[in-house]
Amino acid sequence: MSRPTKYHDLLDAAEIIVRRDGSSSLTLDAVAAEAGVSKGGLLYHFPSKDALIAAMVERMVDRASVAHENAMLADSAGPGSWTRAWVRTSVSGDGPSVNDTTAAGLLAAVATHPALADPMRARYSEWRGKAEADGLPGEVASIVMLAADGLWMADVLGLSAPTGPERGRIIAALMALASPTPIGVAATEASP
Amino acid sequence: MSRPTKYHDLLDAAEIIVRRDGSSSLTLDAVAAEAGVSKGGLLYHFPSKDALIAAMVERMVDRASVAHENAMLADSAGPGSWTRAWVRTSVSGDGPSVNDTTAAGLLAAVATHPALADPMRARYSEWRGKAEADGLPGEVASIVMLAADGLWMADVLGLSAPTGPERGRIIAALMALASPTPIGVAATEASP
DNA sequence: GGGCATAAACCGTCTAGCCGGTACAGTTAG
DNA sequence: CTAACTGTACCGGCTAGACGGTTTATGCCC
Repeated sequence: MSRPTKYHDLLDAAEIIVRRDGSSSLTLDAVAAEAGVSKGGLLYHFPSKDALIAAMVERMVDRASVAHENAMLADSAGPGSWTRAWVRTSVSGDGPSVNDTTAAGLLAAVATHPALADPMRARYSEWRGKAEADGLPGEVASIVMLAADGLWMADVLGLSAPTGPERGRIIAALMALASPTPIGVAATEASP
Repeated sequence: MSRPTKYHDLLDAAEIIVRRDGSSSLTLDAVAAEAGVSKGGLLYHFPSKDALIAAMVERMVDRASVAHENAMLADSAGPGSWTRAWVRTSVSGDGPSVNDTTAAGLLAAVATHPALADPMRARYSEWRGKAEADGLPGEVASIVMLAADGLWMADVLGLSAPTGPERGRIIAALMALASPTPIGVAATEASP
């Protein structure tokens, strides 16, 4: 897992390039230069460009898993806890942040050889199952998860996602929706 | 608007390539071949690759606008009508369809030169404003719109978006949420 | 602890091929 | 006559990847 090498520096560099210049600027030379490593050094760790992108996807998925697990530990258990942790890990309160850099792997994979994103697909499928089994009524969990994903996507694609107070209100509303006794969401002063 | 030429055939071909092979396979030769047009013919319409991608983005945005306007005509006016139309135009009932091919322009733009997606950014910003002013309480409109976007994104990126009955239930729940008197969504037996 | 083998980690250069774009002389259809 | 192409030939630059060489860290034997 933890390698004492330039391995992660190279992945960081690749993410930066994708975010800054677009995935078509993701060349081996560019990554090596950005990481301050020679091209040979890069190819030592990743024998091909596909291998580099596969590693980007892998690290992205692993990080998301770990972040989500941590978020669940920091929350009470019970219905909706999985979904609330999803909201907290996939979107930040203030706007684009770590998460969209993380998405660079996915973008690069979709751009070059779509099959490279398969690990992400598999994991996302699991996640969707977890959401549905989160103990929330009806399709609430799915909707909250999808809304968080929509926000994340807008960040990633650079679309004008809500920022500032409006963003905060949306996230709060999502968290409330994913709570056993939803409060703070208009038109839901629950009956009993 | 409607040109009696290979103009749209070329854009269609470009979309197909992006969807099937990823945006890094979007080369001038490939587009010309896919459209059954010579390279010279392609460059007759689009003097550069950037021009091609810009046209893809433009057509995508225009189509989305038209589709949304039509969807609004087919719905009753009043609060939530804009948001409901958004749901109906951005996601289809059965799974990936026309809409994700349409997104090819956006993916290609983000991959090559992110600024090419600016027209989409501008329009999306407008759309978000319309949603917020749709007369729905609190953040309901934003959440419904974002959830629809999340679904759309999952289709576009090939992530395992919900399909079949589950997808239908989610869409129905979104439509209900975006209706003045929400029904069918658990925990929302609204009070007067 | 000093010398040494070994391998991991990394460097710098080379090349074959592809890609965007140019140029231009023709051809077809209305 | 013109717009909308076809077809081919070409070029300069970029790109993935190969390859051989070099440094650095580690272990290990005596």
